[in-house]
Amino acid sequence: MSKGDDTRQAILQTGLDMASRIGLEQVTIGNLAKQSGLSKSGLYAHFQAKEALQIEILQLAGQIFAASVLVPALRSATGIDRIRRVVANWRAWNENLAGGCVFASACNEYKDRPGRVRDFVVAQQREWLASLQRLAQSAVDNGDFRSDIDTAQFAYDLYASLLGFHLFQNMLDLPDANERQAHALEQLLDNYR
Amino acid sequence: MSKGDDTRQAILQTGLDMASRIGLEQVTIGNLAKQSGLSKSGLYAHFQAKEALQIEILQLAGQIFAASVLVPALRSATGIDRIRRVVANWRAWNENLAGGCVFASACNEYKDRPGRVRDFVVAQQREWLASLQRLAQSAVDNGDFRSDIDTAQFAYDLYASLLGFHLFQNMLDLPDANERQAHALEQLLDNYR
DNA sequence: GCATAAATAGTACGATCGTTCTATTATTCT
DNA sequence: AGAATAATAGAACGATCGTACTATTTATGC
Repeated sequence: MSKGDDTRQAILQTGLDMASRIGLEQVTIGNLAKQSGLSKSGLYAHFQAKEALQIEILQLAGQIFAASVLVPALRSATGIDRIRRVVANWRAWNENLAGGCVFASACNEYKDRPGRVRDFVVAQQREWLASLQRLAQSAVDNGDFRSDIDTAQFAYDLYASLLGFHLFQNMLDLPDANERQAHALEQLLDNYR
Repeated sequence: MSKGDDTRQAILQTGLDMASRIGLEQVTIGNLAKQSGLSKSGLYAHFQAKEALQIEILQLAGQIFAASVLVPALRSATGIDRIRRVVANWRAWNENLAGGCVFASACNEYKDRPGRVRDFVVAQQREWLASLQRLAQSAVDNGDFRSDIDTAQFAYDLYASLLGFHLFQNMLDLPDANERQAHALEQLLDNYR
């Protein structure tokens, strides 16, 4: 009951690493098995289909993301400061994964590929947008933001800013990605104050 | 000298369509041949490698993008109005391609896949960022923007906003993507005035 | 209209894909 | 320790990948 679960978890962790680098769809059973030191069939037995493997990788990513980005910020700060912490953790999440945010990649990969994986990605992203809206609302309640702001617009603005960071950092290797995003964030916060 | 070129161009156009929907890496020789009504080898003879095909698809996309997004705006307006037109054309470009911006997909696909294709994508994106900076400088020269603005920051902000649009529109199917981006744009323009 | 050249089809290659099946090891429980 | 069970390996499947080679068809230039 123990050994198998350990292996399974190790597979998912390795798979997440690969997915962040080469994309979820490119995490092939053979590749992942070799990387995990297992045979194809040995690995495959843990999941009954590639789809299940992909979704479990995304679930693991979601757990790590929530635990490392959102939860610490919710515990340690409120209002605008909480938002700043979320963003700092968000950027760190992006830099800790070898190949950048796995969700950003997954969004592009499954844009037009219907199925359970796409549905899962969309649901995750919608949830995250809702979390961003709650952050804005919390800043309103805290008195940091004006009370007449559009929290959905805030979620859009903030998410977009991080997508820009992802592009600058992971694709274009621009050394000023952090500064650019920091500037954008402060301007954004000012706009809602 | 004529028939072959026509076929070649038709292949590239079909390939661009497919790339926008399923990603450039998923435009397979077999798929593209079937979609184009050719045999695998018949299609393959036009290019000597898949890499060449991919780059030519990106080149075609770049030509269409420049001709439909940038050039008309440069001809018909100046300053802030020119920027507004670029953005409108940019959004239209995204909506006219069946599966959304092919460059956004390519960026995520080739993030960590070294080679000629990646180099080409990076160069294209750098060029586009430079164009955005020139737009900002032109708005400064026009008196629409303050003279002390950071044009590179403007390029970041504007590009990020469009990435948000791409996410909302093509992945999440959110009906307010256009409004969100329009709001973000006006706020962005205000910030630089 | 015919020779020449260009364009396309056909076939085959080794590799890898996801998946299934049956064997063979390791681990766990009593 | 031995029986029961879980975990892994091995081999094979049809399909498809990119690529190479040789035929055959189609268009072009005189």
